[in-house]
Amino acid sequence: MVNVKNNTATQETKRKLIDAAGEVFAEVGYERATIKEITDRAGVAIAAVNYHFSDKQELYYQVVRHAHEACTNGVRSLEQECEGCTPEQRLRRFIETILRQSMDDSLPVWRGMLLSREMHRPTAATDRFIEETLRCYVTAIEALLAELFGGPVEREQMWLLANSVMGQCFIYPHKKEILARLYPDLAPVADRIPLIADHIARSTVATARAMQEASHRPAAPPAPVG
Amino acid sequence: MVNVKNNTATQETKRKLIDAAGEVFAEVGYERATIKEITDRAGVAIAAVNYHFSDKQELYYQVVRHAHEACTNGVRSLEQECEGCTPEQRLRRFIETILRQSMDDSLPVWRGMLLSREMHRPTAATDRFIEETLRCYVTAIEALLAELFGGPVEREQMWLLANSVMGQCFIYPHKKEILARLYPDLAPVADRIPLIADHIARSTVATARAMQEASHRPAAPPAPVG
Amino acid sequence: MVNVKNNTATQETKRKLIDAAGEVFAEVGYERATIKEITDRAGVAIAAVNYHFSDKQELYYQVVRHAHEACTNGVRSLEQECEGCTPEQRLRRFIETILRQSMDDSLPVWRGMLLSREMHRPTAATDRFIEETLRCYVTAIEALLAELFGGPVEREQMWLLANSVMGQCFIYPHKKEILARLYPDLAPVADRIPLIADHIARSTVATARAMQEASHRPAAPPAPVG
Amino acid sequence: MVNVKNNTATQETKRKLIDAAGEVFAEVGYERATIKEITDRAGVAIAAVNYHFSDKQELYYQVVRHAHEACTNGVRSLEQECEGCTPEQRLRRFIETILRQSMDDSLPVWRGMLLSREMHRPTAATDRFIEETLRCYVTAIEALLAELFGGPVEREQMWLLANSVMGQCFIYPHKKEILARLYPDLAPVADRIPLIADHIARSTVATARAMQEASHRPAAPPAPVG
DNA sequence: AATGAATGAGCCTTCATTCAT
DNA sequence: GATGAATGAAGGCTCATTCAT
Repeated sequence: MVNVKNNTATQETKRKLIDAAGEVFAEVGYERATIKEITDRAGVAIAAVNYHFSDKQELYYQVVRHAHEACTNGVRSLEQECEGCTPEQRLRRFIETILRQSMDDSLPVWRGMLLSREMHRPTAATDRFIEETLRCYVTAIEALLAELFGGPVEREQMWLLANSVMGQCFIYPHKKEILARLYPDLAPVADRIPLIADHIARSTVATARAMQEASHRPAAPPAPVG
Repeated sequence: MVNVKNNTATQETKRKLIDAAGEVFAEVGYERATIKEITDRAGVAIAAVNYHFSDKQELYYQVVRHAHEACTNGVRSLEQECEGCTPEQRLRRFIETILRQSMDDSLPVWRGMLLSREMHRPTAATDRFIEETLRCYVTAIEALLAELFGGPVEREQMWLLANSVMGQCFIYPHKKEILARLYPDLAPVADRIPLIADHIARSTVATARAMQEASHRPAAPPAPVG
Repeated sequence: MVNVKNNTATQETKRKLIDAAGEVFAEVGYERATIKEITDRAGVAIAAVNYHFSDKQELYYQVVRHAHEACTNGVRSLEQECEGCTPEQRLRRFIETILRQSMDDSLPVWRGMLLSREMHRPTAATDRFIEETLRCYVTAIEALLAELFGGPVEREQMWLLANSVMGQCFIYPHKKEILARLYPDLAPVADRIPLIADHIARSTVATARAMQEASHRPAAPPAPVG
Repeated sequence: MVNVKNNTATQETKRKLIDAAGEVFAEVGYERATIKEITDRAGVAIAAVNYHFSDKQELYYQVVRHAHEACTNGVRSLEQECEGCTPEQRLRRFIETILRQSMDDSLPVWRGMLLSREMHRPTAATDRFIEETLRCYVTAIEALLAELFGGPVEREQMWLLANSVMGQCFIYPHKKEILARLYPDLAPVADRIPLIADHIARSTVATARAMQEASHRPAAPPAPVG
């Protein structure tokens, strides 16, 4: 029982540290975050970080790991929810999920911010998680696009389409502050998530369809735009 | 002549410092960058930073300022070049310019990387520049879209389209390393800039046209995708 | 007991630092004093200053505070000792105490030196303490002079007398080295403290008496000396 | 003529430097004074200090030298002025001169402040000047006291009296700020120089007379005060 | 298990001084 | 004669980490 109790206490302290660290890392980044600030917010001693985690790096690793798992879990549970829907509907739902995961204030605020930081420039210790997170997204997108096409898609076209989807999605959370400055009358973005998801989904479907048609008429490729 | 020479020498040292600082800041970010590393690369004494600029912050400010000016100048000169082209051509050229400015290896490598960092999370000292840089892009994009539409565009639709263009463009430079990991067979991206520009331009034009049509047939709005 | 022990250890280190800092500050002044010299003398790590005090300024503040308290405590305990004595005796004892506090080698040497520095030009952070220290002296002197007069004294006369007492006292500690150079045969001054106290007390009493008489014969003021 | 002109220019620059340095040294002390601040106030290049004087120390030396000479010259010219006066009158004039030299605002402000700093703790480079300055004062005082006594004075008594005079004088300039705090209603002191000089002179004469009488009646020494 | 005390490495900055012109 | 550019030495401070308890 002592072990159980201690374990519980330990887990509690670790959780408090991860939450506090998540906030601080998200707010000021890895370098500017100080262990003192984190332990102060968590209400524990400064030596607790080195005690429960081995060092600052490892704490950061665990924090990113938590955010990563929350995101991939979100995508997997979405796949189950949408089993009966059309490909177009599933694409739209998926896009909306990405947007919500990184901007919805009902989720822990720091999660999206932190992954935003990390996606932009992953740390050596965390790039695997980040890669996995994005790969989780990409795999889902590719599956959806394959369904849209109704058959195999050429790799380069898949690449272009997937990048376009992710690019259009991530600009909203990852350049949040700048967008708010450029279009102050259209902030906050979180309120327009359905509108955005609709736009991206439509555009993607239309572009995919156009690609499909073009590839079926190889004899007469459309003239380049520029 | 003495003044001229001295000025030249001063400018020379300042330039060496800005170049070296640009590299280092781009590589490891503001916090991890040390003045010693910068002055070592520039081949000057460590106190030179304090002499020519007042402190690390101001050096950083000047570095971002330089990158900012190079980018906005690039956009402006592009506008002159494309005076006789169709809107579609100009859009494609513009997209290609954004992509080249941030990925082309013939330009100072650090410029794109640094602005990438900054756009993601602008520093207090630099947010004005970053905002201006992006506003320069946005203004150009909006003008092109207005031409495409052949008339005024509703603000929210303009916002969605402009964000889509920027999102699709910036994902390539700003998530460069992650994309290389997700699609190792399609790296390096720099070699595919024309292809990407073509894709984004087509997609944008098609989406814009679709919007235009939809707004002309308000009686029968297309059913939502999802 | 753990807390008690830790507290003791902390207090011990702080005390060592304050003692070492007192010496160094007294010897070379605030600016020339280096934290390294202080921590070396105290036998602790250089970062200990920042840990126990926040910075060099705060350490200095605490050092001055200690010296201040020792001095004011000395004056207060003296007042209790001399309860039954005549005003003349008490004035003499008081003067001797001032002299001893700043020159007696049996007290921590740096205390007098440090206050000497501070009295000459108080730091922004310490002028309150210095003012209090001197005010403690002045209040005691004024009380003694009022007793000597046997009634209220005109403020300007009180001012002249108190300044004269303090001036005659402080010249010995505050211009110690120069006096040693001017009168090498009469050094060290510490051995002559009783003689000096006797001289200053006599002179003060005589001057006070003369003032008193003069004010009782306002009709025939004594001709100015010069 | 070129040499003459150059010499004149050189002297002019040196003078500007000494004046500016005097101000700065007086305001913030040797350590906190920076060469840049001095050369900025003097309106010359930063390298001028090392060019005209060899280093900061030497500049300081010259500044103190100037102040020293001004003071000793003042005492010497006073001696000539007062040739026909009584010893009492000359003592009073002398005291007034000391007070004016260190507090009168019509003189270069920094002179008194700087010597005040130096007297309190002479620098290795300047203690000779300071000693000379004070010795100049002491010699004059001793001569005046000898006249007052009308014959030779025992060395220890001379020491006590001279110290008392100097102590009473120097407390006003050297503890100026603190006195202003302790007696805010009696500031500024400069306006009360005649009153102070009168008080010190009277007190000194009276004390000297008392000493004289005591030494003439060795059979019945006065009982100690305390 | 958990903590407060203490540390060492490293960074930014200041400043007197030098050197080429 | 005089200067602006440039430097090297040194200091204060921060911070992650360790250790005794």
